[in-house]
Amino acid sequence: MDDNGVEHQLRDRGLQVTAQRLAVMEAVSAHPHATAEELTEDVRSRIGSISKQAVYDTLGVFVENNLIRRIQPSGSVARYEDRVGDNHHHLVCRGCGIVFDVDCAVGDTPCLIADDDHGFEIDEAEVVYWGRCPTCRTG
Amino acid sequence: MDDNGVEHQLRDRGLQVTAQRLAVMEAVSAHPHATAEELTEDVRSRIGSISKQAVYDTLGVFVENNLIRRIQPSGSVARYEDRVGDNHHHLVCRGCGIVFDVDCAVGDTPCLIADDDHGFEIDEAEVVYWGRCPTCRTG
DNA sequence: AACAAACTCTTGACTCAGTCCAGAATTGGT
DNA sequence: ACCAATTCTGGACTGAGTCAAGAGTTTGTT
Repeated sequence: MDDNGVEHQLRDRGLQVTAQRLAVMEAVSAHPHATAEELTEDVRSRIGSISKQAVYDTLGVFVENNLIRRIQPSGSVARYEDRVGDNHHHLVCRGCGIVFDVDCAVGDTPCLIADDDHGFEIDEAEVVYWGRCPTCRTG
Repeated sequence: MDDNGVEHQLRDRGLQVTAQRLAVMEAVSAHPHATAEELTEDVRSRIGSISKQAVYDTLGVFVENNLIRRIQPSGSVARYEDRVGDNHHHLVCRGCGIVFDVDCAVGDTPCLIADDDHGFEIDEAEVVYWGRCPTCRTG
């Protein structure tokens, strides 16, 4: 996803294009599953400085506009990724917390319909696989 | 799950039986998906007083010993439930955050094997259905 | 029943992700 | 270039959850 693409995506949605926003998007693309703090570090290395607040605001705007996705496995802080619109899930290590993307084995939209929907209008089924990564298994 | 059952379960695992622990377990049974704070309130109404710390410790011990389960949907604080050992999942409202239990439509262990396990030893596939509850849809 | 060892609970300070606010700066349409 | 709308900064604040050390309970043994 190059900068021109991002710029276009922002304008399409009526959002202003700023150096901070471009840098945040670059950071998310460069570090899938990074935390807000890690992204702040990365953005600072790109454009010198940015406030914590601007990063949170920007991430919030991007999530609202479906440009990025926010995930938050139990016991972890929020993480962000730029893969949106596809049906992928996450594999989380109980030891070190590292996150991998996985595609579900049983097709495009696994389990999208629950047995009893309680009258809900369901729009997403999020799957998290829990386990131990090779490193933590041997450690 | 009566108190004798709980007492037995604790002793079986080499855990001491205390009024606080029994009360915490009762509270979790009485309020599935409650937060630590809500549980603290409930426990206080049962045994008069308990420290925040004792509640967190107790919940932690119970989770470690598989007596209760801790869930934490994105954007929510941790919640606890006493349904363990079965294969049920959760339906969360994006509006008010209310949580319902659901059984998965496609069988006992949906999607338990990911396409690419990255060498992980996977022990659980957690599914969260996101949507809007009837109240929040009309509101 | 009494003892000692092990475990559990209380209190209070602390951490850290995330939010709130108000004023300053930047952006984009005219 | 100008101005209204939007965005960014800096700092104070919130609230869930953790840490630590001493006091209090529980339990197995006598």
